[in-house]
Amino acid sequence: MKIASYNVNGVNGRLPVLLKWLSVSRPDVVCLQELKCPDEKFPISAIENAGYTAIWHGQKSWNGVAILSKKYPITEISRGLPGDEEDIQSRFIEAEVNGVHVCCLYLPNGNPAPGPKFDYKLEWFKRLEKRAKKLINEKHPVLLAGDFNVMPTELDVYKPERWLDDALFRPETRAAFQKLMKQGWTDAIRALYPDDVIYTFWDYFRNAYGRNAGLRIDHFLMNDVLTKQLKSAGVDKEVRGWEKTSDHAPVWITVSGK
DNA sequence: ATGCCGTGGAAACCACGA
Repeated sequence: MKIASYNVNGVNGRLPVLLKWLSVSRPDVVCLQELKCPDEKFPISAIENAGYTAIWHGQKSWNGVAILSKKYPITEISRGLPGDEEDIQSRFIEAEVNGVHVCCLYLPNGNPAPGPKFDYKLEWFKRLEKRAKKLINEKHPVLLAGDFNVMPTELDVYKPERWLDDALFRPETRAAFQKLMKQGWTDAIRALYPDDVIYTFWDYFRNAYGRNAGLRIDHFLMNDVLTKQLKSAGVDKEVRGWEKTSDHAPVWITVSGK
């Protein structure tokens, strides 16, 4: 079973690239972030024509998350991260797919920091910790997948010294990520490649992709049941080099089972 | 050190991203 995560940066503007990548990579399950469209404008027909079913949680202009599945039915569990009735940003959706509890998330960017956006990021992190704590000890496989907007360590940034004050790398942000990990989650990429430089994002400008000036901010966090099933993981880096592409590349894992 | 690029939406610029 292959599960992927892809921040598309606009699902409609990215549709040709998304469909091409789906046809090449053929993941069984996909978590999408940054749909940037309201629910009624989600391109469900094109996605169904590509052989996938989907659930989505959209929002006009910003954010938006979705879960796609090729052959397994998707049973939605909930949408929206619990803990703040006034938070209307579409950044979280969870579902059961082929026995795996999948949480698709788009954690806030948080810049500029300090400031209200950074406060919102840290608050969102706290709410995620609370939700994750309820899921970590479930008897079945659980996966937190998506764009965390966090580089966990210096290995995950092309020039760490330049990112120290950035909301994606500030000490508070890394501490929040570490606190979440301490619940018992396993970072799939780091479990398989503890010392490799692996990026999932490259800026559009300054030829960041050409210079490999990247960041690793899209992650798969697995509970112990799922970790025991982990077979492989990788980044479809070449997709970042395609025409009209997202600034993120798709990331994926494969796990044993049906 | 820096939205230099890109997307979406409203209105021919702005918000936002990381």
